[in-house]
Amino acid sequence: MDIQPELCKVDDALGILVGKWKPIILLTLLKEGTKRFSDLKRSVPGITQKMLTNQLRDLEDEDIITRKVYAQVPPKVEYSMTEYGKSLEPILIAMHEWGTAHTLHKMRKISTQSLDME
Amino acid sequence: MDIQPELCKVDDALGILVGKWKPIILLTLLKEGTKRFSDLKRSVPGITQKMLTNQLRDLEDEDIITRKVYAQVPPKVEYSMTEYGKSLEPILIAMHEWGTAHTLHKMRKISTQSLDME
DNA sequence: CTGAATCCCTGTGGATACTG
DNA sequence: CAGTATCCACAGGGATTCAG
Repeated sequence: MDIQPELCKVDDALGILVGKWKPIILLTLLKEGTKRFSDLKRSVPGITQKMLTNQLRDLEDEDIITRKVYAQVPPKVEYSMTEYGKSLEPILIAMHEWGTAHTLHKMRKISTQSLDME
Repeated sequence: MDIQPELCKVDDALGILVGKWKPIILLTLLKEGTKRFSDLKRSVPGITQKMLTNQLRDLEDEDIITRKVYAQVPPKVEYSMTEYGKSLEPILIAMHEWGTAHTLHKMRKISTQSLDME
């Protein structure tokens, strides 16, 4: 692997994943498949309509997810991962596992500091 | 893997990696090993002293890198990955490779759009 | 050489209200 | 139901200057 600072491709991948709600949205779609807007909103506690729309648009623009609109009343819009988007799954899982381990790491660090103070 | 929105560990991993210069700093240290401040600055074109210091502090606080100060004049400070920090390498490489592929993906998309317009 | 301190600008995210 | 449209607050990042 070549590491040329000028063309760090890690940033491109990060650009897709970064966003306060993107990881959980992606994990939800990966795990539960196609979901409509309101279901997605329920699956992501605390998110506002505006933010859900924003994050979905970003992901759609990058071809990570697809948006299917049903011409009916009331409106129905479904979101799902693209085949291309699914290629992110290994990275998301790796980060989820690393993050889980990191939480334990921090807890050990804190308890060690407590001992140092005694 | 369980996906509980309330405790999305992907965000913990992202929190470490996110920062305009962190990926390239980490890749540099992983590839070239221990480096001193001024060398690191040269390895990351365009970064300011303030930002380099900031990003290094962040990574140090998370135990990803270590900082070794030599008591001498002029000052000499060396940075290197911790063993723990090295556990991030697979993720960084995966993101680098995904990012490289994504760049090609976007180029294909653009050329397709050009055809559509003709 | 390494780094702290300051000021400033921008983007991201959030609260809220409105609409087909 | 599935969005838009505003307005606003805050943190990240950058230019510059000072210091041990």
